Amino acid sequence: MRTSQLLLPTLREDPGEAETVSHKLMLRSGLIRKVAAGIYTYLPLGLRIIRKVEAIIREEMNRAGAQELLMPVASPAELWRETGRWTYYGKELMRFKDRHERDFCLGPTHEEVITDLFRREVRSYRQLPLNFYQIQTKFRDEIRPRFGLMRGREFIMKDAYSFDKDEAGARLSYQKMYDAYHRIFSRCGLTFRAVEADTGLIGGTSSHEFMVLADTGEETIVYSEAGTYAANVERAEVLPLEETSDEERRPLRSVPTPDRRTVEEVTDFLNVAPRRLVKTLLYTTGKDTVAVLIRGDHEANEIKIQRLLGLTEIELAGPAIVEKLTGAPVGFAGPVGLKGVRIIADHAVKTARNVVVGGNQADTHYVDVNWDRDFQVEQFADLRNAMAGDRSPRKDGVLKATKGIEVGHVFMLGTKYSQLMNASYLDPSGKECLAVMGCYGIGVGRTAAAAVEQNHDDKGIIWPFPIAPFHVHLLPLGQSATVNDATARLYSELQHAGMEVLCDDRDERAGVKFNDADLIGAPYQVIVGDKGLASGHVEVKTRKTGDKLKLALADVTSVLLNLSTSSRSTSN
RNA sequence: CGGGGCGUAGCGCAGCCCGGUAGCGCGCCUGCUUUGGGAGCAGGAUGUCGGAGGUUCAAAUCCUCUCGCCCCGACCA
Repeated sequence: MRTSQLLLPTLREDPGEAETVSHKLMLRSGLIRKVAAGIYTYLPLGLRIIRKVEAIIREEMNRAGAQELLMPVASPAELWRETGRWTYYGKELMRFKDRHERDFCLGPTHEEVITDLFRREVRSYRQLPLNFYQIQTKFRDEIRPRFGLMRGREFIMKDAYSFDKDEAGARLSYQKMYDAYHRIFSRCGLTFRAVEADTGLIGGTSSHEFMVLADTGEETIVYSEAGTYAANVERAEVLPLEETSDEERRPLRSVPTPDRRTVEEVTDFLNVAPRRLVKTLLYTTGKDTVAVLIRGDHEANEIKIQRLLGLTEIELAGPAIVEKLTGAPVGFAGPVGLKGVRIIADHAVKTARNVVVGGNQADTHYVDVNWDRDFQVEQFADLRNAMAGDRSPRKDGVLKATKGIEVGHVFMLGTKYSQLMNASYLDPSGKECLAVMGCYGIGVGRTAAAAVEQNHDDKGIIWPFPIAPFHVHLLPLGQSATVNDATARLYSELQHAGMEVLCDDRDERAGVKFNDADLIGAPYQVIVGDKGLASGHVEVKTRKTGDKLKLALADVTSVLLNLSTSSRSTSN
């Protein structure tokens, strides 16, 4: 491809709308352009990258025995009403009506559609197991789209759905996908980690997220140093503290804390560590209110709280409820003397002695509060997010924390959807049985964005070879006949050798071409100039290292083939 | 949805507080010079100042409404 024939609008300056590295670089290098919030056009170069990622996914999915199909973007409300997700999915589900006033939505995921296909077309255990996948545009009306392709509203996703006879079969299907995902992300040149995860809106029994490790990640994961345990913080189990305090229980006192509401304000004011405070969070369950006690330096985990209460939705109580129950404005709730609510607490509250809590009165806190003496708790449980320094649930040391970008997610669904939609098959004895399902997603654009987050420098992107839009960026400097001849020769020779070559045939100065090439990030640059040709050589630059080789024209192709075979399969 | 901020030339921004009829850098067009890391000189084009309404002799600037976008918190590939 020649640059003169390609729409490749590179930007010299950072666009004002972009915050993260990948978002800035993908805009600057002319890969994407925004059409509306969270909705992007893939420009020619960006599409090439998307197609590369898709090709790797296809190969590995096919290799794992999955078959590709393509489901529609729009689906009728009836299917979603069958599983209850027409209401449960909430505002994120983009709904519309057709001309006959029938309800439709844009598919945010396709469990309903595939399960409907399965129940219509599959009858016998002989046909199982099955695994269907598609690579298709999804739409989720995200509350807050951000970071370019990282969290769009419209995005390309590979989603796969497996159907098995039984749990054992489903576990095998799950394992195949788990392994395939490892191969896919390795081949994309990413440093990643599979972690235990929560199942969220999709539902099901267990799941793993594939996290690309990057500081800009939106997720926090914890892992044991020994490497046997890794999980999303919202999922990670927190063991009860083993320590007991032998601190003497001091008498309860009430102290004035004028206008100090947050943990930080109160502990600063009283000059105590946040771990010496217990915060009282009031959650409404729809029917009643529950007080949740969490140590000041810990984060409440609403998923764990919901699970304990057996609910699917809880919400922090508003000021009106808080005032009614505690008799104080938000910021002064406490368990001492609190009436009319159930009180549950995180394990860590049990061992904390002489703590600070809200006074249920404006501008007042209690200090030297002790559980069992000053207040009662209905149940202690694991109700907080894990954090660095916690004991590993596998008892192999202490957890560390890092940020990650979720690029893939595999779920064991069990019979949730097959039951709701009656997706069954006949077993050898003629008995009707529910199919056991799994589902498996990969964000294609997000994977590309994650690759940029992990592979860049201050000049631009450094594409891993397997997903690079072009392998070689050919940079002729000047317009002399010798340069043109050498360029033409290399261009055709490299292409014949199977390399994807972008030739910068623009009438631009050397500096402009160098900078654009570094920005765009092809793994190799070949610089053809009169200066080098005069002594019979051109330069081959490796983008990642900046190393330059002076090579005779005739050697360029073989050397590049050599260099690239080492980077083709391995990461980077 | 709550909190904060921004919409002025293709892009990045200034001007707004304190109304007086729009500017800077980059890019773009022409010419000459230059030509191995975002060239120099000379000349040139480009704006419904996001939209609607209002106040005023006069509005990018003040007021009201509206649309869009970005950032911080609750969702997910």
